[in-house]
Amino acid sequence: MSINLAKVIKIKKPKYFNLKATLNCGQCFRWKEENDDSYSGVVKGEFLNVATYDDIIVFKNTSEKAVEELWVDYFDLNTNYEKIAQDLSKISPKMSSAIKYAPGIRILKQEAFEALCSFIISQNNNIPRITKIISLLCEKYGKVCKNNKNYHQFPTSEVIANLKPEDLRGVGCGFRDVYLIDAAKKVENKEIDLKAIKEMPINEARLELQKIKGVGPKVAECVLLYGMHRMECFPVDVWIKRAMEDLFPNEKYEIFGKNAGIAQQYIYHYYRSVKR
DNA sequence: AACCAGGTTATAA
DNA sequence: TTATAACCTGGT
Repeated sequence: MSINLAKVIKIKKPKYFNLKATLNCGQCFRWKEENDDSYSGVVKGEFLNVATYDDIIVFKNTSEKAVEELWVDYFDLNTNYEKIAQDLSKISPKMSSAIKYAPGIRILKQEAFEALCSFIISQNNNIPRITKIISLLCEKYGKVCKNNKNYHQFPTSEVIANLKPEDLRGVGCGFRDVYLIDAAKKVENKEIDLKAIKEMPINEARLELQKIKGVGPKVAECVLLYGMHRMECFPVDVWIKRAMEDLFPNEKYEIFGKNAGIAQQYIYHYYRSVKR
């Protein structure tokens, strides 16, 4: 028998934060839902188990320092999503009702390289398989976490850059193997500078990411939004395309302004839950 | 057994 | 410049 002596850290939960919706909305693929409705995951080599209750967030198996310096930022807890939702509501009544379907979603601040690989894998693929591929990739090529040896970090670009397509056979990523290796190689040889792209004018950043094989407009947009927190980005997949044609005909995503990225999430969930 | 899945690439008009 | 097939793989 074991007693869980792990330190528990509690902070106040801000309004407009729904952990489950945030982690299941398709922006990330690596958080595991536990039996007690908590979630386990790894960011920047740090393991975390997290859960939310009425008005608190409970962090387990991590440190005070990590909560302050990593997790609050990762979950974007210092941003006022209530304000963002209000501003978006003013744009149109349809957006106002869309927000009601998933008001607690936040855009995570994921690691850029992980987001890049994840969304390369996501192309022409379904979520269960994307999840499985990424999980295998981490187990096979990622180091374990310092604070939990049962969980692996996402592999570094250095490790992936030195793989051969055959090495990725067992991971199940299919034709995307050469894309992953190309992405890692370009990061390693400085052809692609993810930190610089994060700060570039948006159209320049888009083109820069698309120099990587297997990165087109949709994947680039996802990397910018989910891996670089460029909130003005608006990934258009088949569902968003249909939703925009249906709900906002003759409009462009630019009407949603500097927070188009979160608007995209609201629209996606609204459309999929109402129109199935 | 064919078809599909939160796209992109290579080829051809 | 725009259009269309092919793409690994696992599930239905």
